[in-house]
Formats: sequence, C-alpha cells, structure tokens
Amino acid sequence: MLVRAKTFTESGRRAQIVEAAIEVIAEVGYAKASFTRIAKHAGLSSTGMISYHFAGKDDLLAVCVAEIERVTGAFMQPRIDAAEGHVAQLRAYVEANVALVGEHPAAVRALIDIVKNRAARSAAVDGRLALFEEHFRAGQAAGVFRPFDARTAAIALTTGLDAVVVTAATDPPGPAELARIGRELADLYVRATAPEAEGGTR
Amino acid sequence: MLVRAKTFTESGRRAQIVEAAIEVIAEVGYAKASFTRIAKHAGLSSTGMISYHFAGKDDLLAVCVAEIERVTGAFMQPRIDAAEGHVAQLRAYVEANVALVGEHPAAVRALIDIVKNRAARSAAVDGRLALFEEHFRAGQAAGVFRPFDARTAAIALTTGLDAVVVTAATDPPGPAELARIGRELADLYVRATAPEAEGGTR
Amino acid sequence: MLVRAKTFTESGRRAQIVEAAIEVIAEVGYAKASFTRIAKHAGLSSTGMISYHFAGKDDLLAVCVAEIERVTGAFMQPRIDAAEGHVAQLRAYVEANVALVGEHPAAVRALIDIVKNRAARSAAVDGRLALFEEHFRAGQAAGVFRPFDARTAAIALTTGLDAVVVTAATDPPGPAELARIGRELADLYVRATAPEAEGGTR
Amino acid sequence: MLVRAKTFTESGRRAQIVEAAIEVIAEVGYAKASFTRIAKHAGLSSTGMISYHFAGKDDLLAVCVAEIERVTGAFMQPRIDAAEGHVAQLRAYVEANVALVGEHPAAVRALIDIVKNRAARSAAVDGRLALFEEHFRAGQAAGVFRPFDARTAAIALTTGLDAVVVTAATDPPGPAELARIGRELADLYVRATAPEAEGGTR
DNA sequence: AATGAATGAGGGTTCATTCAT
DNA sequence: CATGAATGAACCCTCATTCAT
Repeated sequence: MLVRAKTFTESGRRAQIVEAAIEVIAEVGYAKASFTRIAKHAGLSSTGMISYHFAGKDDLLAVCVAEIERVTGAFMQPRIDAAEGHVAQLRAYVEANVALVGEHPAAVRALIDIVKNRAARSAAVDGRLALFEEHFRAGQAAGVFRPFDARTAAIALTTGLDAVVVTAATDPPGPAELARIGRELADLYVRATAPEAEGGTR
Repeated sequence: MLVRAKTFTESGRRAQIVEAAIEVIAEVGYAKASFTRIAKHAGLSSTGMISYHFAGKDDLLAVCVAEIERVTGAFMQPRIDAAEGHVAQLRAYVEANVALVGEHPAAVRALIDIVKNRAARSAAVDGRLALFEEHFRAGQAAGVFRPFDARTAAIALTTGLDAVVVTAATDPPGPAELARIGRELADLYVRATAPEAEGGTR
Repeated sequence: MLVRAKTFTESGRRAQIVEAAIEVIAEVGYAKASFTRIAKHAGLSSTGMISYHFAGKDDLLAVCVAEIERVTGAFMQPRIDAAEGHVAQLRAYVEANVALVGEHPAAVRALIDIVKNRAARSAAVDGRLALFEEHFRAGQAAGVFRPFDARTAAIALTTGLDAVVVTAATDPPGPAELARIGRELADLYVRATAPEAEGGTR
Repeated sequence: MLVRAKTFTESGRRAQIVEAAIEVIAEVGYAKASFTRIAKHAGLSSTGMISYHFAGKDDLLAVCVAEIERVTGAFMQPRIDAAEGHVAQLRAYVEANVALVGEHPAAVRALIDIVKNRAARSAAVDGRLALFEEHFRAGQAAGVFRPFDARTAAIALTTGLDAVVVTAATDPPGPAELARIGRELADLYVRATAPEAEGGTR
C-alpha cells in the first residue's frame, strides 16, 4: 500500500482527543465529561484545541461513537459471522459483547453511557435495535424463535445486555468469568425466545 | 391510628417542590433539571427556596425517589402480593410495572432517569436488584426456576424491564396495549427462567 | 400617589446595570461592551449577576434603548410639541436633539451606537425613520415642503443628524455652541426641504 | 509607463485575501468578519495565512479600505471632474456615489461598515470630511454656497449620503432607480447649501 | 419560614495571533 | 513562501449554593 488513506479519526491530535474523551467518559461519566476535563486528560493546554479539531461537543461525541464501533465491530463481527443459524448468532452476539469487556472495558462503558445520554438517538442504538428486531422476525419466520413481540423483546434484551456489560466493565473480571457470564446471559436469551415445548409454560 | 404522622415529604412547600422536580425531570430529563427550572415549574420565585428545604441536589433527588417509590409501590405491591408462587410473582411484578406507565408516566420516567444518572447508586436500584436476585435464588431452591446465575439474570431483566417501561412511558399507549406489552415481557422472562422441559432446552 | 408603580428599569440593581451598560457603551463602543466590562463598571463581582437580572445581552440592550428613549423623550418631546407647523417642528426636533447632547451625552452616544450595530433593527430607529417620512409627506400635502422623495430624505437627514449629535457628544461643547450647531443643522434641513422660491434652484 | 509597478495590494495571495475580506464584511458585517470566516471564504485552510501576509487585523482592514477607495475612486473621480463649479461638483459627487452602488455594492457596503466601526478613524473618512468642508468653504468664498457652518454641514451630508448608499446597497435597485435616488439626494443637498433666494426661508 | 440577590466556578465556543515545520 | 496546530484570553451563559434580611 503506497498511499495510506487518512481516516477521519487520525491526524494525531484528533485521535488523541477522541481517545482522551472516551477514557474520560468511561471514568467520570457522560454528564461530567467536560471539554476542560478531556483537554486536561489529553495533555492539552486549552479547550480551544478541541473546538479547533471538532465542530462542537456533538461532533466529538459522534466521532467517539464511530471510533468505538469501529474497534468493537472488529472484535465482535468475526465471532458473529462464525455462527450459523439465528439462535447461534444470537448467542454469539451476546457472548462476544460480554467478552468484549475484557478487551476494551473503557470503550464499552463509554459507548453505553454516550448512547444512554444523547438527546439525539444515534444511528448506533437505533441500528442495533432494528437489527435485533429484524433478526427476531427472521428467526420467527424460520421457526427457530417463538412468535413473541419482536420489538418489545429487542428493547428488553439489548438493554439488559448493556447493563450486564456495564456492570462487568466497571470492574472487569478475568476472561473465564466473562465467558461464564456471557454464556449465562445467552442461555437466558435463547430460552426466552425458544419455540414452545410440548407442554407450554403457563 | 387516629392522627396521621406528617411524613417527611409533606409540609406543603416540600411536597410542592418534590412534585415539580419529578415533573421537570420527566419532561426535560435529569441532565437539564436545574434548580432554576424546577423553581420556575413550581411557581417559586427563586431557587433559594429549594436549597432552604433540601440539603442539596442529592437530597432533593433522594426524596423524589422515595416519593415515587411510595406512589408506585402503592400501585404495584397489591398486584404482586395477589400472586402466588415465585413464577406468578415474577410475572405479576413485570406486568404491574408496565401497567404502572398508564397511571404515573411522569413518575416512572423520572425515576428511571434519576437512577440511571446518579453517581451514588440509590438504595432503590440496589434494593430491587437484590430483591430480584433473592427471588430467583428462592425460586431456584423451590425448583420453579432453573439454576441460572441469579445476579446476571437480575441485572439483565430489571434493566430490560426499565427500558421497556421508559419506551412505553415516552408516549403512553392505552391500557390494553400496555397489558399486552406487559404480558409479552413477562412471557419472555418466565421462559428465560423456567426449568428445563424434558427434552433439553427446547 | 400611594403606591408607586415599579417600572421595569427599577429594582436597584437592574437600574444600576442599565446605567453602567449605557456608560460603557458610550465609552468603549458597542462592540467592546462585554458583560465583563459592564459588570466591572457597575461594581459587580461577576457577569453572572447581569445574566441573573436580564434574559440575555439582547434583553439588556433593549432595556438600555428603552431607558434612553424614556430619558431623551422627556427632554425632546415638550420642545417639539411647543412648535407649530411642520417646518417649525422639523426645526424643533433637530435643535432639541442637538441640545440633548448637553444633558445626556453618554445616553445619546450609546443609543446611536446600539442602533447602528444591532442586527435586529429596533422599533426605535425604524420608528423615527417612519416618523420623519410621514412628517415630510404630511408637510408636502400641506404645501410647506416641496415634493421631494420623502424616504430618501428621511434616511439622509436622520442619519446626518445622528452624526452631528455623535460628533458633538464625543467632546460636548457648551450650551451656546450646541444651540448654534442645532440652528445650523436645522437651517440646512429646512432649506433642503423648503418649497421652490420663485427663481428655482438649478 | 511601460512596466506597471506592483502595488502593495497585489502579489496574488494578498489580493485574494483582501477581496475575500471585502466580500465577507459586506455579507456578514464588520463585527462578524473574523479571520476564520475570511480564510474560509478565500479557500484558505488556515488563518495563519492571513497573519502571515498582514501585520494584523487593522492592517488588513486598512488595505481593504485602500483597495475599495482605489476601485471606487476610479468610478467616481471622472464623473466629479467632468462637473464644473462647486455646486455641480457637489451634485456630481452625490450622484456618482449613489450610482456606484450599481457597480460595486459589496465594496460600498464594506467600506462604510469598516469606517463606521473602526476605533481609529481612517484617513479615508477624515479625508472626505475635510474635502467636503474645504469644498463648502471654497464655494462660500465664490458666493455659490450660502454662509453655513461648513463643518456641521460636512458631517451631516457625508453621513446622510452614506446612509442612503448603504440602504440602496442592501438590496440594489436598477440603474434608473439609483439615478433617481442620486438626483433626489443631490437636490436636497444643493438646496440645503444654496444662497438665499430673495425672500429668505424663515 | 421565606425571600431573592449575590457568588464564583464552570460550561462550550470564538477569537487574533504565534511558531515550528 | 506556506502550513496548520497550538495558544490563551475573552465571550455569554448556567449552575448549585449562600446569606442578609
């Protein structure tokens, strides 16, 4: 590769600021992640520097989200793709997401906090919601999920997953424990969505 | 009891401020719920009034949480108590919580927003988490829940419930739709926690 | 009068801030009249105090304009009303406006500077322009002004008047000199608008 | 002159910046004409370029003024020179200045805005003022103007002219309308300064 | 018990200017 | 010649809290 494309997170300072922002958000939370704190964390002398590199706070946050998704996607995507069938993919998604905590705890915590607090819902959160919903519908059509309300399930399960991930990320346990938690949660979700056994549940 | 004791949320002004705070948080969100906005909403001429009646923002918020829990508890508790057995109570809790949206949408939204944003975890959230966890453990001992990780399940299911509730509270549907959503979510949770059927995982 | 109505410039601090703002604008000009400077001039410890009393910079400026107009109107109106006929009133307006410099030099300079720089044209400037235009039209109908373009004349003569006033206000001369300048300018305007003499001008 | 000397506004980049600055000032006004905006308008990647070519903001502005005067002078001077006599020249100046709006509306608006806002009075504005004053005195000596206060008249008439020009430049009308306005204004000024007719005015 | 003015820190953003490359 | 990152001050505004009355 002769010419390396310059992605929008690169250019040195920009990347540095984004990284600092992610760490600060992971540390003190979205609400207290001010430019001042981010600048200090990044070793910058003034907040003006951030405004110089980003159009505003929303812009910075959007870039942070994009960067985190890039990093986490690189970790999760192969694991999900390796699974075959709707059920296995659901399990793979959940387990990969929990395992991700071991690799990028700050990024994971920051992402969830940003998404939770942003007024304008990012494409990220809505995208994942739609993805789950669609996945459930497709699985139902294929007969591997029972005919529950796909939207309600998508909301409950994605946010439940987030909560487990955040809890784990707050004080990251070892890989084995993470794997166990991932398996537990996947079990929960697989059973919640599984087709009726003979006798029913109620 | 002939004379009702004056609870600590009463005394006129205090109650008025708490009510205003809850409504403001429900309307504009925790982050933008400043004393100024709350005072304006309560018809107060200055924020000094709030500081006079409450030790600080944390105090006000704590009282708000307590008040909301009092109100919501009055709605939910009878419904939960009416259910017999761990499974039925789980279902009752979930359905009551969703139904609550129809009665107190502002309170419900405010509570979840406060709990989500408070640095210091309130006794409320931890209490409910412990409650669920304990409920799961007891049910497992009784053989009506399968032997999953009670803590992970408690985290995932309580927050999933919250998310469904918040979504519903944002634009509250009619009672019938709320009942349907409640049933859907309860189904999901009951199945997730149900003991193995004869043939494995279904 | 038993109960004195509280006008919107009163209440102590508000009036003090308005006064300080007017003086600062007169001194350093609209562009450099920051809250910081105004607060310092008013003996306030922080700019927050100004924001506490006024909704924003625009609000403060609007109140300044209103206050100046109140003060200047009290000076000019009787003098204008005392004149009879369109020509005499034109002369009276011009002379009163120039004489005003001797009474309220800062207010006069501030007003013109605000009006000149405000993006949103105030009712003040447009009002005066319309007033002049209407006055010219009425005088033309009465045959005491010649049939010139009333709008162009209104623009040129009001701003010319402003310029003379500002120049005089920069280093206010004595009343006699002000009276002379007022008379000179009034002469200019009266002649510019006078009906044709027998021989014509061109 | 075979080889044209390179004036100080030329040299490519400088001229480009000056042109951009004039356009930006005409568009958004003096107050909001920052280096950032000018650089963006000029297609420059940073404001450093401007600081590199000009000693400071005042310098840039001074060069802008000089450039505008060069351009406008080229339009107005021949028209003024073509007129004979003090009265005719006054008329020619006014009419040429208004007509100029049709040719260089941006330049005209920018010039007046700069002159209005600059703390340090430019040689330009003072020069024109002195020019008018001198012209009036000379005409008075020649008996073609009446013996008014030359300075007061110069102030009032030049700024009145500016105001008419700015108004016209804000939404430039066609040449015919401009010519009419110019004639109207010139009439006003010629009459204001004309010697007494037999009967007097007062 | 209540008021409302005052405080001082901190929020994000824009600015003209500088300087190493 | 030219770049663009860096600077540091200033901008208006909002905040929770305090305190004399």
